[in-house]
Amino acid sequence: MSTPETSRTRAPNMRDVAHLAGVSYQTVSRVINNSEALRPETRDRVLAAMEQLHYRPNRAAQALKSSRSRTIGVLASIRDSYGPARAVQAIEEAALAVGFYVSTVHITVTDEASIAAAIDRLIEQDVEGIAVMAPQQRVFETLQSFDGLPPLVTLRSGHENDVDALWVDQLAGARAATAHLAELGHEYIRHLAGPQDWIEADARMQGYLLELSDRDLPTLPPIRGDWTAGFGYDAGLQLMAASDATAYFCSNDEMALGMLHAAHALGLRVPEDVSIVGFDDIPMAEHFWPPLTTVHQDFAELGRRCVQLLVSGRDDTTVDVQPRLIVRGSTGPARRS
Amino acid sequence: MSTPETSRTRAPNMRDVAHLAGVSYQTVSRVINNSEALRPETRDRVLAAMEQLHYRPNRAAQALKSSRSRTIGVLASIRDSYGPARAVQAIEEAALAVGFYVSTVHITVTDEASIAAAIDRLIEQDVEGIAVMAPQQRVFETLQSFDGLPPLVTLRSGHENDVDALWVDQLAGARAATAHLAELGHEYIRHLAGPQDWIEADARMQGYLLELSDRDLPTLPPIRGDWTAGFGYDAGLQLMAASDATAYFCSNDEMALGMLHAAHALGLRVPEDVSIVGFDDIPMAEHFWPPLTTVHQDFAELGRRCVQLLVSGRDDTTVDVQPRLIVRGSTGPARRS
DNA sequence: CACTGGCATGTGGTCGTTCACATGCCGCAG
DNA sequence: CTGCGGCATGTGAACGACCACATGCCAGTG
Repeated sequence: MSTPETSRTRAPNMRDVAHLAGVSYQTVSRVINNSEALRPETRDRVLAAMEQLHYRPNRAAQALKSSRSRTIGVLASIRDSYGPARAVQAIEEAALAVGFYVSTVHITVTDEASIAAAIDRLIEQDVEGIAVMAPQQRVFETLQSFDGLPPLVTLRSGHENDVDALWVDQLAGARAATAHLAELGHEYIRHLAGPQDWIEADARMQGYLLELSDRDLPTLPPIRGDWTAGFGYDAGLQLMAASDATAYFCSNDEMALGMLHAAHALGLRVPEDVSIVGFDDIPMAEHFWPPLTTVHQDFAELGRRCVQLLVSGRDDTTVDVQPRLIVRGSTGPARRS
Repeated sequence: MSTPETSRTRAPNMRDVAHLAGVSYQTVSRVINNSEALRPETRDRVLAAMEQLHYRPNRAAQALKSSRSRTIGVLASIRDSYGPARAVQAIEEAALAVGFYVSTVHITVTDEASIAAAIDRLIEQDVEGIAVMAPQQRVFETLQSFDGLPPLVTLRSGHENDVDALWVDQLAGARAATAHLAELGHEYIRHLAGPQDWIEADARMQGYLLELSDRDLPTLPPIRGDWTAGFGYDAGLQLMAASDATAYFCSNDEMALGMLHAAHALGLRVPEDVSIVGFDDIPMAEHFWPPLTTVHQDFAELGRRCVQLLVSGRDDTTVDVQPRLIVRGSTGPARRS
């Protein structure tokens, strides 16, 4: 053992492989990046050596030299329910297909400092793109104040053009839901909205308001919820006991579940006495009791598109993940009063 | 401009900072790693320079030199429902606190090749630890065949000692659930289990079987489900129409929801005609109709412990995330026959 | 038979950081 | 006034891969 480096902990590098294969490390590099100027015989010898040593290229070194991290960052909200979580999975899956890694950061609280810290965290990792799955207004405001940001994609519903946006037409979805209730003869339709700062919540609320005003139906002030079933339940208990509304459009399925619960607890029949619509179409919605009428969103497709947009630059059809209304048992004709 | 490198794209490095601060790059390094042998005045000058240039240490270079990636890998199942997704969030959150990044890989299909590919993907990134949130038997078998693996943590329910395991006593949880039904007077209790390969599914099934045999109650063959509400529904329709069971213990809340749906569809009253218990206590379970009796697991706590175990080595209290039974409206006394 | 060109392969420098060690400066004691 | 110890700071090499270029070899041509 004249060469001292027989330490058993060190991972093999290109030189080790080269040595074993009897070539120079540059040749090994060529094999890795399959450059064509290589005798097949040489390539095979190198491949064999790599195999034998369990060689793996060192990512840090590659990243350093090429200044490409091959990593996509995901900025998510901690409170995310099924939908966004599914989208994150899809992003990871799609990233795999194009050879990217995924690093996720969750925002716990939504003060500006935490948001900035989260973004910092992603930038530190030299991510080559960020998918923003935390569509709170404040996140976007905070993003503005960064320079040297990598490309961004986001699931948007607004019209802002500063970042690439995958537009899901939340507004249209909300209108469809509201229209459905109106066409069933409901006159007093109430909206349980999402939290203040959320872009989707606003879009859905706008859709509700627009549809009502187009139809000259009375507008009842929307309630600001927090996305949770618990809130839907509490709100439902109060609203249903007091109000004259016969239909409720909830900004997500969780809150709709809470309202269903409230209706049952109050002895109201759904949909005979009260109709309820949700938004998202989480897989469980079909099995609520009664099965929930809701607006379907294809989160997995969204995740896939996100990655596509990030790695291949702008795709021209920058729109078009259309939500669609799924009618199930939780809605029915208005009770004649 | 005698020095040619005024290209506006290059990110500033330690030398740029050093130059601006009038020190050597080593001093900058010391500031970054806050070594103590530094005159406060010098440190301030360096910090000011870093600030001015918007300097960020290059992670790839740090990782290369120190051979530490400061990254934790998460191996997750694509089909994961609420629970594990929540745990992944908690892992990320806890990792943040100790200065680690998180890279997530999802297993789409469970053939050995995909699993191996997923593990490879994590190893390529030089993760310093892997949290296995895909507790399928085959995942662990596949893991065996790797050498040079970083430390692993997993949410386990078995007794294997080859990897650090956070033990959630699924078996005890399942026994508690079954015991609860037995004590309500149910004699024929059926179990809707999780898929074949899942460790948790087995543990819960074992708990069910053990409890029944301890009580000398008749054992009906468990049904193997797939965790989905849809399966619970289909199974429920068949079982409830035909069988003489008066109580069902489902291996997760989604399947329990499906069974509730089936009961309603068949015109059975819950819990008067049939009792149903779930497992996991997802936040929505409280608002199912009727609210679901289930076994609570603290996924967030689990995620936190995972990280703790990974970064600080074995923690001695290697056990002790006890699930606990939450009794709600979906269970009641057995119907007198 | 020497020359050219193309192909296969090797050499040196570089990315941005950290580590081990070398150097310079200061004060204090002999 | 000299010398030594300790502290603050600087220098060189290395981590592992990639790029640009240099080199060697062989066949084909005048």
